Parts: sequence; C-alpha cells; structure tokens
Amino acid sequence: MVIVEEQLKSMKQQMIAKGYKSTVQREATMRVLLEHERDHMSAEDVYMRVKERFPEIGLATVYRTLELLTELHLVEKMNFGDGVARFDLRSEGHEHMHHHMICSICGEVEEIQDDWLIELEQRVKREYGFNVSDHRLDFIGTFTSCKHGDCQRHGETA
Amino acid sequence: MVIVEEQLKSMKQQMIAKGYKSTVQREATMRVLLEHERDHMSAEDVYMRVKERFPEIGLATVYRTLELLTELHLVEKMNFGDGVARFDLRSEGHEHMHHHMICSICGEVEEIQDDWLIELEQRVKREYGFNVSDHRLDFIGTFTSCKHGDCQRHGETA
DNA sequence: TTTTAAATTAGAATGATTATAATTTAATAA
DNA sequence: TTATTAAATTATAATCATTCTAATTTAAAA
Ligand SMILES: [Zn+2]
Ligand SMILES: [Zn+2]
Ligand SMILES: [Zn+2]
Ligand SMILES: [Zn+2]
Repeated sequence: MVIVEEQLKSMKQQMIAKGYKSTVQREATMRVLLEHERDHMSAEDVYMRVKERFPEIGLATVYRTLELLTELHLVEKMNFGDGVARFDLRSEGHEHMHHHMICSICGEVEEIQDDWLIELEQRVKREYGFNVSDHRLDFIGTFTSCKHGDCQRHGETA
Repeated sequence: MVIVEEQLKSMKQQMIAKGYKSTVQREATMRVLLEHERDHMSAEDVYMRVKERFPEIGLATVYRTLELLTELHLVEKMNFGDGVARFDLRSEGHEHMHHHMICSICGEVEEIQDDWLIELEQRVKREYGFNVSDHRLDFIGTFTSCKHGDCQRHGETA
C-alpha cells in the first residue's frame, strides 16, 4: 500500500502518457478515489466528496473522469445490482481485478487482493481455447459475525 | 437438459408454491426464457420476443415477471456493463450460478456449467469467516477462434 | 357463481447517465 | 512570457432503462 501522493503521481503520469491533460478537477477526483480505496462509491458519492473541496466542479466532469480512469484501467466500473455503477480502484501491480465478498445481510463489500484464479484460467484456456485477460469474482454470502447479529451495518442500503 | 414443457411446468409449480398466480403473461415470458436459454437477453429483448406471440402484453409486466423470477431464484439478473440488465436462467439442480466467458473482441458470452469454485469457497470460509451462498465468476478475454479473425459476431454490439 | 386480492395495462414519472453548446484552460511553441 | 489551439469543463437539456400509478381485468378460493 503506497502513500496517496505517490499513487496520485503515478496515475497522473499514466494519464499524461496517453495524451490526456492533467487538470485540477481530475486530480481532485483521483484523490477522493485514493482516500476511499475500499469504499465502492457511486459517481454521485464521488461527486459529493469532491465537491467538499472543490465546490465548483460539475457532475458531468466527475462522470467523464471516472470513465477516463476506467479506460486507462486504473479503475474498474462495477455493478453490484443496485442500479448504480460503482467505481473501484484497481490495485497497482495487480494484473487482474481483485475479488469481492458481498454480505447479503448488511450489504458490506470486502475485498480479497490475492489472485485466486490463476489455475482456473489455465483450465479455461485448455478446455475452451479462451485466453483470459481479466476476471470478475464475487462471493455472495454472510460473514459469521453478521449472522450472529453483531453486524456493524445492519439495515443500511449498501 | 430437460424439455421446455417440463421445465415450464416446474417453474409454474414453484411460482404457485410461493403464493403467486400463474398467468398467461408469465407463462409466455418463461417460455421465451426457456427457448433462449443461452442468450442473455435484456428485458426489452424478452419483451419483443414475447410480443410476437402475445402482442397485448405490456413492457411493465415483463419487467415485473423477470423481477419475480429473480426473486424465486429461477433467473439471475446480470449486468455485463452495457447499461442494461440481462436475465439468465439458472440451471435446474445447480445450487450456484454458472460461470461466463466474455469475448472482448466480439462480446459473445459463453457459459461454463460446472461449478469450479467449491474449493475456493471453503478457503473463503476458512480464511475470512465468510459463508458463501452463491457466486459470480466472469472471465474476460478472447476465444482463440476470434483472435484469428473467424469470429462469427465481429462488430456486433453484444 | 361470487368474491377478492393479485396481476395487468397504458402511460406518466423517476433517476442514472450522456449529449450539447458556450466558455475556460492546459500544454505547446513562438 | 504570451499567443495559440485542442481538449476539458460547466450548466443544462436530453436520453433511456426502469419503476410507479390508477383504472381495469383476472386467477383462485369459497
Ligand atoms: Zn473492490
Ligand atoms: Zn453484515
Ligand atoms: Zn449465462
Ligand atoms: Zn468473438
């Protein structure tokens, strides 16, 4: 886990390397994503956070920045079935997307950073002639702690 | 793979068992799903197919039926990132959702019916105290056949 | 056959996301 | 540094998938 400033610098460099401009709005948006790395925020969530420090930013700019970051493979646009897209930072140095555990009691989303699919991807190649470049793996279920009622987020929406 | 009529009967029974009514609109919708088992259709797609045989049906009814089938765990509502929900029949006798291979050249979606995640789910339980009740696994990549240009669906949207 | 809650219909409303046109700005080079 | 220009931003309108609403119809139970 690198410090935010360092990751921000790296993201800006990648943006410039691909011919995109570095703007204060984009920087503010990236900073919010970095500071909420595990939060799976919607565009609206990100917008509200950015607005706290940069009140004149427009919603469309946030949308476009998130789209751009997705295109640059810095961010993954995910849909967990609640009608909004959520934006998830891709971990530096990880070729493939991380996995998720989604609690069906409270909606909490936790991450598994290790790539557990290396072997299965060889199998996909062998058995189906399909060359995997990325993946998405979500586990749906319950944390033992949630089942016992001591769930921090019981009742919240997501 | 059972015959359509048989599966339809089973789905109707499950619907009635849970206290829902069996209607011609619901039957027509289920029939379309069964006849396009591997197609990953949007609600609009399903609506158009149902309309061919039942022109007076309304779009909202199709939406509500798909929602109901999702609730009954007969269908899975999936989002592949193109802005529409797609509805995928859950295979009879399979506790967990099947896996997908999504071709990034042509958008074709193919299914893997075997459950490849049994061991990983034990690991999730062991390492995170998370009890898995279902999962979603998509592989993104290319079929060897697509990479060589003989891709049937090259250029189509999805 | 009557009753009644559930389901359907058509159309309006919602809400997330995208497009538009005018204005501003980052990056390049004189 | 200043001028140039394409790219980015803003505010707002438009789009489009999905959901809601009120009136009407229907499936199932009595
Ligand atoms: Zn994540
Ligand atoms: Zn929980
Ligand atoms: Zn499928
Ligand atoms: Zn293909």
